[in-house]
Amino acid sequence: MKLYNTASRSVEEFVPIENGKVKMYCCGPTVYGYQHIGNFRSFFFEDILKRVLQYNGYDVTHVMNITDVGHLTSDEDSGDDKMEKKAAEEGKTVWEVSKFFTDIFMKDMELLNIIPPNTFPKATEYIQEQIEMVKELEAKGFTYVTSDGVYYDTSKFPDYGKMARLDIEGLRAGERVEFSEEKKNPTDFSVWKFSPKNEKRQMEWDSPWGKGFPGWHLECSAMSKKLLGNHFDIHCGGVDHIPVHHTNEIAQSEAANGEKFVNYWVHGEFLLMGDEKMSKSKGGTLTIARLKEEGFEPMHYRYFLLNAHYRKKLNFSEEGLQGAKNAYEKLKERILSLKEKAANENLTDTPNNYKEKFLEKINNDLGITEALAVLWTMLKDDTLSANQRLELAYDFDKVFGLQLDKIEKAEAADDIPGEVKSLAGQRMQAKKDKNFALSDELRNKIKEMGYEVKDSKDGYELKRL
RNA sequence: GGCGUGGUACCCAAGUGGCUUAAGGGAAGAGUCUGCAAAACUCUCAUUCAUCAGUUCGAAUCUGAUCCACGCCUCCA
Repeated sequence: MKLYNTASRSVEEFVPIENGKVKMYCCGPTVYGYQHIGNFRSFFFEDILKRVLQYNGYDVTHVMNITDVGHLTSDEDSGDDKMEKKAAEEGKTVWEVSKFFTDIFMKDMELLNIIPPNTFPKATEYIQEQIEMVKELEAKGFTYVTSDGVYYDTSKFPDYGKMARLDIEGLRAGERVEFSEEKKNPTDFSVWKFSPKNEKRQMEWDSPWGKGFPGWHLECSAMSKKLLGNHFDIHCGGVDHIPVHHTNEIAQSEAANGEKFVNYWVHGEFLLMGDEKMSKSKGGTLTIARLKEEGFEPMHYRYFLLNAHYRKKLNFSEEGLQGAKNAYEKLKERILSLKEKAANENLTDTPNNYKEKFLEKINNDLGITEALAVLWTMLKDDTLSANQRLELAYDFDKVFGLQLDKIEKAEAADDIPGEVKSLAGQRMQAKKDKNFALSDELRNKIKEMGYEVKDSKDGYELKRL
């Protein structure tokens, strides 16, 4: 299969380090707030990547960190700690805040049918590993100490910014770049930060350099090393991580470990809202819970995401989501009717190449939109038996993750209130008596109670609205 | 200011030199069915790919210019 590698800025053939196995690390959430649907676009893309790897027969070890250490509101080592700030606002401990938002995150991941990573390491549970890495960097001469922390000297790392193709001179000339007096280079960053002298932090640890907390790029380097090794296959995240976060991870890991860090860097694009990036600072973020309030199920959002390639910006709109909802509901109907047909049908096997087409699409840098087109075309192909189509749909769904195999008749008869059922029965009788005025009246009554009556050849069907 | 990405139908979007006389979905319209609806099914829906030049036997796809939008350089998926 082929994947776009940010490091080479080109689509490359994927070759794992160890035959048949893939180790991948994905940057996870910071748990001082709700993850919005834009954040989930990234986790969704990583899920698709993992599913495609698995579909190709790879044994995937997937790690996603939980950033529960508060970072500062600025990358320039100033500002408030977001975690501590949130805790103060809520009158809770930072640990409570972290747990609260982690739990919600996990729940949303499940609702979106994202396969859980093998491990969800928390930054606070790997403090020792992070300290070890700073020690290693210090021993190798990559660090220096200032009044507020231990810093990484990026001028010591020859290839600094190579993946991101950073123009260091350009950064220096930039209008918006300011940097602290004590930093030797504008791109230097802290690997260990000292606790402020005059205040007690809720999260702080002893270290050889004094009480404090780890720098915010360090956890990924330290935890991936511990869980996946010095050198592994794939590292994912949002495109915003390219210039700073991932650039610094490479610098730390390769300097400390003395070997190549990651083979394939894969980044997902943003979800936009009103042509602008959806972000907390710009307001107007939406959560899975909020979508539910608006009548959209997590699967509707998942289907929505399936409509765009992961490296393209995707504009979120209610209209777009509604379109995805309609499409997904139709897809469900189609699966249901195939299930009925399949039950009483002779097993036949018509030769076809849909699976090959599907594989070709997903293996071409996760061509999920085209793969979805293959699904639709296949479902409409009458030369295939219902059984064949169902089988293929379930097979493709290993990648789509739309829970097609879980689709049942919308309403089991028991769930419908007796009164609604009785009204529906009366309507049927009225219809038989050709009393259409009464029949329509009853249908409206049922509708008011939240159900829709659909007539079929041999009766009727009730569906919740 | 520096760096980068993208502009394809009413909407979301594939496609990145000939197999495409531009996928798929949504919306819309027409028809079949129906007492009427709904659902389902069938059909229709871009001679055109922001604009203008150019390269080529051939361009949505390559080159240049222009216009527009967005992202990164600030924690951010």
